[in-house]
Parts: sequence; C-alpha cells; structure tokens
Amino acid sequence: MTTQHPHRGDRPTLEPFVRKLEYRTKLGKADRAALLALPHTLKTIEQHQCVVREGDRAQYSCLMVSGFSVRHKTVAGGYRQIVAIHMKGEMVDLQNSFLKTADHGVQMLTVGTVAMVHRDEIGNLALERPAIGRAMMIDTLVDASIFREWIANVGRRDARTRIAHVLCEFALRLKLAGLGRLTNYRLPMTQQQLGDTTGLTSVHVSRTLKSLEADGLIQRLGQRCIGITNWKTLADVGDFQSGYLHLRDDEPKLRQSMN
Amino acid sequence: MTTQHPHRGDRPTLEPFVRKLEYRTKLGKADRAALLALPHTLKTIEQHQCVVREGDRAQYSCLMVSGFSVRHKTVAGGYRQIVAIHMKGEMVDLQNSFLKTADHGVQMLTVGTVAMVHRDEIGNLALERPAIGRAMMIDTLVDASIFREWIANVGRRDARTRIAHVLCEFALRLKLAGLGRLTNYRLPMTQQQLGDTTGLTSVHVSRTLKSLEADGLIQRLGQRCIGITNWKTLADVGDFQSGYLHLRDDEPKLRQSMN
DNA sequence: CGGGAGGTTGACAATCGTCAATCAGAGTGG
DNA sequence: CCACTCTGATTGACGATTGTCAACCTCCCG
Repeated sequence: MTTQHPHRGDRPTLEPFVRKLEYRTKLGKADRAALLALPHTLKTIEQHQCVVREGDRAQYSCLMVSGFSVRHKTVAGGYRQIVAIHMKGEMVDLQNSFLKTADHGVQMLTVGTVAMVHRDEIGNLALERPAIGRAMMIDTLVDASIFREWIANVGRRDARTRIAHVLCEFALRLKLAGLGRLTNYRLPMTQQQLGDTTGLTSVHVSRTLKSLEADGLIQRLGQRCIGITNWKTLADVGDFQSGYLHLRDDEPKLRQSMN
Repeated sequence: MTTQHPHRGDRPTLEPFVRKLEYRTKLGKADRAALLALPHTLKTIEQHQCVVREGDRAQYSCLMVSGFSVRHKTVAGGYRQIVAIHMKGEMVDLQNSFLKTADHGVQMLTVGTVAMVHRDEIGNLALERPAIGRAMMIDTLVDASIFREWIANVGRRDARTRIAHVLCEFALRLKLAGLGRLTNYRLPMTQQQLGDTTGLTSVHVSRTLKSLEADGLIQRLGQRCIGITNWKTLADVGDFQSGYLHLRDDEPKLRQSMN
C-alpha cells in the first residue's frame, strides 16, 4: 500500500468526484474550490485488499480516484454479500463521516487509488456549505435508491433477470463515469463476485451467463469484457428501467442509446 | 383521507420525529423549535392506501405520526418487494425533498396519520441549520445501512434465517419507538407482506413461522401479535447483530435484554 | 513449462414456489 | 345472536430453480 501526500498538480485528484456531484447539482466556484482543496491522502491499494473492515471505527471517508471497489457484508456461515460496487469519482464511505462504526467492509476489486479524507473535514464541509451539503445528500439518496433496487433484485427476480439487471446497471454507470460504452465494457469481477452481488453461486452465474450468451443477448470477450449485443432486449430481460439511478433527464446520447 | 390543518396544541405532532433525530444527534433549542414549527398538513390515511406512487413527482415528504407504512417496488410479473417498513417518528420520504421522481411507492400497512411537509421546507431547513442537516444526514445513512442489511438478508440467508432476522429487527425498532417490548409485540403485517419483505411466498412464510414456533423460538398470539420466547436463540438463528441499526452505545436496558 | 486462479460441466440434492383445497376468525347485516 | 362473507392462514402434493460436490478445463503469468 503506497501512501502519497496531497496532490498539487494541474489536474486535481478529486476532480472526478466533483464532476460526479455536479452531475446532479449546481455548485458555485467557491464550493468547487473547497471540495478540490479537501485535505486528503492518496493511497494505492492492491487488488483484494481491504480498505475498511466491518466493525472498524474508521476515521476516514474514501473517494475512488481510480480502480473499482465493493462494499460487502458477511453473514453466518461465512457467505458474503456484495451490497455496492464503486468506481472512479464515487464516495465509498461518506457514512464514516457521520456514523461511528462501519457496518460493512470495503475491498478493492482491482488495484486502484483512493483519496482518504478525514471524517471531520468532509462532514464539516457538508454542513458549512449548503450547496455541498445538498450535493452530498443527493449523492447519498441516490446510493440508497440503488440499494433499494438491489433488494428487489435479489428478493424478487430469478437468476437470469438478476444478472441481466446488474449487467445493464454497470453498463450505464460505467458509461457515465467515462469508463466504457453501453455495448462493450470491462467488468472487473469474477463470477464468484458476480454471484456475491446477485445472491447466487458462481456455478449458477456461469450457467446463466452462458445462457444469456446462447440467446444472443451478450457476448463474452475474454478478460472479463462484456459485450451487450442487444441493449433493449437485455434491459427487457433484466427488468431494467434506469429511473432508480436518478439520471438527469437531459442526457440525449444516453436516452438515444436506450431506446 | 382526512386532511387537517397544522397542529397548534401543547403536544406537537412532530415531537416523535424530533425525538428520533435527537436519539443520535444533539440539537439546540432553536433547532428543535424550527423542526417542530415545520409547516405541515396532517392526513389520516386508511389501510392499504398509497401515500406515494412509484414514478410520482411528489411535492411532499412525509413523516409518520401514527400507524405503519411500507416502501415497496414492483418488478416484472407484478411481484412486489417491500424495501422498508416505517413507524411513528420516522421520515418516510426525505428523498422527495432532494430527488425528482419517486423510485418506489409508499403504502399504509395500517390506518395512520402522516405529516406532509413541502419538499422545499424540509430541504431548506436541512441546509440552513447545520445541526439539522447533520441529523438528517445521519438518519438517511442509518436508513441506508438497513437497506444494506436487507440486501444481505434476502441475498444470502435461507428462509428461516431471514424471517428470524426481520422479527428481531422489528422487535428492537418497535421497542425504540416505544411501541412494544422485545418479548411481545404487535406486528401489523400479513404473511403475504412478510413474504414481500423477505423475498418469499406467503406459503413458505407460513411454514417457516410454524417451524420457528415448533422449535420454541416464537409464539403466535392471534391478531398478528408475536411473542419472542427466547431472544438470544432467535437472534442467533436469525444471524442478527444490531450493529447495523447504529444504536447508541449507552442504552443499558436494551443491552441488558440483548444478552 | 508449470502453477494457480477462475471457469465449465454433469449428476444429484435441497430449498422454495405453485396450485388448490380447506380452515380459522373477524366484521356485517338481518 | 347467528348465518354469511371475506380475508388471511394452513396443508399437502408436486415441480422448478438453484445449490452442492467434484472433476476437469482454460488461460494467464511468471
């Protein structure tokens, strides 16, 4: 785990994070500056390493700068449930700024860099600057909306639908983060991990992916790359409607490709 | 649906709500007064009636004054997943103050009274008064924590464990809201609704409850009253640890009864 | 070239859903 | 007070989806 001191270059490290917040809220120049100036420590974390452990009293909230991470809970019997996946620009653990102990762990899916911000820094900024407070509240509420969709996904959909659904969600979110296209993206998860996010076993994930491929809905291009051959049909099979992501209404390209 | 004008009596309608916020945060006298003075409309809503419909652009956030409500999503095939249950003092739809369209519906489980607060009123209060903003952020984050636990519950636990788990959660939350005891409480849900919260069918809920009763873990006292014969064992079977509810550390009675 | 992680496959088992019939209990109206 | 009705709970037989186990394969990487 490499630790660096706060970045002072011309492309601020926290820029993707600010851009994500601004996607749904207006921020003033001063707000933006205050966010970019958040004191932070950059850490490069290896694949599979834990960022936060369940039960920790974490002093830091972390923002993804590069790479992918997951939030997960462990249940009796040692089984694991992934409850969220995070990518560039996302706030993984805002709750560490407001709650005492972590109710879940955070683990890197790939190597990546995170910006660790002390809990007080981020909490105070949210409370002092209304626009930032609003932006963080919205971000948190959208997160919660995704949690709700995931409850419905694992609670009331069969394996085929569940997997098609998460494939659609990832496609859209990756595109939004500028990390892929709707038709072709890299999903850095093993089938075991995909099972942990959908409440299935890796064996059944394997079978289901194969069946989706056989039906011409997706393509698997080695190296964990997914090709979505037919977005509309896959979204249909996955019972996927993007409303719960609370995207802006005015994203012409996105809406176009979603027809 | 009965509509009344804002309450002006000596026991303010919004008091349970303020008490819930104060359970986890300190509020000043002025903050408390500002919250209690929130302009609102009281509505008495009948059982089964919808408070918010999925897809609505709701102008109001609602606070539970009495009765129980659920938040639910509908998936393809008409199946339903309950994603949250709310009781006296809880904020059901804070998100309506910050997000545009509702990604889920809200329905009354019993008759009850809700206080409808205009989205701008509650949003502005949160942004103008740091202590209130903090309290609402914490409330939202605890909500999110419960969502995550529910993802794990329906994703990675079997029927018996799932049901034991929600029975424990409800017992604790009802006790906290002053609506029941750990050993004996009224749960106003049909088995169908219990199935919708745990991702099971009502038939399987019936079988599972019977099995829990046969094993001496719970008692069913007609009229949807549940008796928890042996808390420790039920919590064990339900893989229930209360950490995710982020209760205060200093709740002596609660900790005592949870041994 | 070898090791290892991850993916695939088949046989079989368990959990849970479906369907349909029946039962229990609360509220209603005569 | 008693039939009547309606909703919800229970039960059994059966079937489908998904899990388990274990073997084997594939591909990346050193």
